[in-house]
Parts: sequence; C-alpha cells; structure tokens
Amino acid sequence: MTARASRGRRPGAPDTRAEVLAAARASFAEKGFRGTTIRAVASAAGVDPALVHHYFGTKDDLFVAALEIPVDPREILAPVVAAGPDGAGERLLRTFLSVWDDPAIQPGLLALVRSLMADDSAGLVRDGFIPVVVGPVLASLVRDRPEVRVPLVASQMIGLIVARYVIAVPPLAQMPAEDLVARVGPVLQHYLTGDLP
Amino acid sequence: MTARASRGRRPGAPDTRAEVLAAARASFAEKGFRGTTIRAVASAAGVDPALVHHYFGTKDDLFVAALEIPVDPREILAPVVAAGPDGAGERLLRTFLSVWDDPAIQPGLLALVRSLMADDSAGLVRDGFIPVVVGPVLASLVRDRPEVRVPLVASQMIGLIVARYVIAVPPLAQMPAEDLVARVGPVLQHYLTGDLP
DNA sequence: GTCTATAGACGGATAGAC
DNA sequence: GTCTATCCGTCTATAGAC
Repeated sequence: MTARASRGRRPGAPDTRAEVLAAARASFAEKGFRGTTIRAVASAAGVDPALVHHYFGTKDDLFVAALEIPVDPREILAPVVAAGPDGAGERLLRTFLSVWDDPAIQPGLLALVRSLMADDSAGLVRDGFIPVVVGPVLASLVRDRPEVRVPLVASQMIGLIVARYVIAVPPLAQMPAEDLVARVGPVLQHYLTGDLP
Repeated sequence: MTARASRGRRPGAPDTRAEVLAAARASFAEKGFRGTTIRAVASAAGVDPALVHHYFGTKDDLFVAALEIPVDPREILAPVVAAGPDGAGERLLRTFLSVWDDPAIQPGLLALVRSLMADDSAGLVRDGFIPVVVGPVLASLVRDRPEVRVPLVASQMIGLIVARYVIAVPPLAQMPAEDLVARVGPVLQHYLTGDLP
C-alpha cells in the first residue's frame, strides 16, 4: 500500500488499481486461493487480465497484496491482557469480534483462513501462529496449565470464526457482537480461569 | 464398497482398486478437492491415471466414492437424545469423538470438511446439514430457544473439529477423548440447558 | 496505461492397443 | 484389466501493438 496522498490532482482515470484489489479481496475471501482466477478478478473489476499482472505481478503477489491485514494481534491484545484475568473472557471476545466485524479487515482475514484450511498449511497455524502469537498472549491470562487452557480457548474462538464468518450460520452471523460476548464470553472465562478436570 | 468375500481364490493381482481409493481418500483429506489431481492419486497408488477413470469415472465420482461415510448422524445420535437432556453434553461429545476418531471414517470426514471450507459450498452446511440434520436432533435436547442454543453448540463442536483434526493443535490432537469429554462436555451442557442471556 | 494475442504448463477425460 | 497416446479445456504469464 503506497502512500496515496500527494498534492495536485489525481490522474483522471478512476482508481482502477484499487478496484482490482477490491475484486481480488472479495474473490479470495469467498473462493479461496485456488478458487479465484486472475481472469475472474479482472472480469469482476471490469478490466483486462493482463492489467492485473501489470499492477500486481504474479498471482501470489496479488494474494499477499489482497491480505494486507492492518492489525498486529499482539498490539491489539495488549490492553486485554493488561487488565488482568478478571473478565478477560469478555474483553478478549469483544476486541476479537471488533476486528473481525471491521469490513475493511474481514475479507483479508477470511481469505487467510480459507487458504489455511484448504491447503495443508495447517502446520503454519499449529507451529507458527498459535504458539508464537496467541499462545504467549493468552498464557499470561490463564490461571494455570496454559498448555491445556489455551487450546481450549482457541477451539471455541476458531469455532466462532468458522460458524459466524465462514459458514455464516444464522443467527450467529447476524447476532450483535455484544450478545455473543454475553453468551460466549463466560465460556472463554471458564476455559481461562475456571475449574477444569 | 462391494462385498469382498466370495469363495474361491481372489484374483492374483493385488486389490488395485482399493489402493487407488485409499490414495484418493488420503489426498482429498489432506489437500481438499481442488488440491488433489487424478494424476497425483494415480501416481501415489502406483498406477496409471487412466485406470482411475476406468474404475471411478469422473473426478466427482471419485470424490463421493472416497467419502463413503458409513454413518448416519441421525441414527448414531438417536441414543444420545433418547436419554434426555441430563448429561447430554458429555454423551453428545463422546459419540461425536468416537466417530471422528475412527480411523476408517476420519479421512472421509476430513475431506468433506476441507472441501466445504474451501469452496463457497458453505451454504450446503448452513442451509442443509445444520438445519435439517443436526438442528432437529439437538433441538430436542435444549431447554428453550433452540435457535440460539443450537448454533452455540455447533460453534464449539466445529471449533473442536478444526482444532483437533484439521489443524491438529497440540495437545488437543493427542488428548484422550475422555479428557475432552470432561473438559468440553460441561460447556456443551451449558449451551444446551444452562442460563443464557 | 490498456488491451490483443499467444506461449507454455497442467489437468481431466477418452480411445484404443496389448 | 492395465497402460499408451492424445484431445481438449483452462489457467498463468508474457510480449508487444495501440
């Protein structure tokens, strides 16, 4: 994402590049990586396939351009952990949902999730994301035995993502975030600090 | 699966058909539908691509042959609902895990889940599987407001599938089924019959 | 900048020899 | 039954005209 503000008037042509990127984002989010074709993206944006290559290079390049998640999980979760374990379940879920419900971020996250499930890149989540990103963050919130509590928390949050955003089962997909916080938050809290066999 | 027992000796050639099917199952489970190619399946089974077609017809046919889920969810869940709402969370989870942990069934289920997440066939789960299969079954177990309780139960079970079987996050993937029943069962019970805002 | 034309690779499917 | 050879379609990617 290059800086787009510069003085003087913008080029007369509409921002074709942005339209291509938006089309790519939507397609990757909906159909996954293998399911989207450069041709389909170009057609959706009303341009020629060659133009897509001209802007973004290879299909892989287009994919990473379409992700562009403007969120650092550790940064956004910092205030959640700073407030301590009390009510952490609700706070965690609230910030989590606020990110996922952001229409500017959602397509990128969806595309990411879709591609992670489709390929055998599950190892990336298992050995990368969970232990190095979310693990340490959550570990500071749990009472004990993080190695069993963190995965349980993760399982419920993964299920929420898949049910609400990927499958969009009603009424989960339409449910206001605060309702979900009230209903699922206590479960997360239980996994974090409750009595567990 | 045709009956394989008949008197007299089996044909001298090893059961190539079964090997092809096994290779297909593994590939579909690991790489999803789009990710597996007939050629790769044939190569993994040590045979010619044309032979795969000869046995199974199109790639779609091969896929449904590789699924071959020998389980009717409604049938297997019948005893769970018959015993009533008390302790239903644990019972539900136990039968659920016993099916998923069955090595004869798991690859088919995994392939199914992978393909459902990859394509935009989410509608199939949302409008088909959940409301017509699992919905009615679970609805008879909940205390009230099935339209909010059933999706919550579904979200936790989906999360368990993805975390334990698709991503295989440790130690969730290695955890004995009974440990999971003891830890997650109460949450399901809470979603089924507990106090919910 | 935008499009046309096409090269090159890959995968599904079929026909037919052995 | 099993394999060779091949057709046909789709896709990425590039070269080059306008």
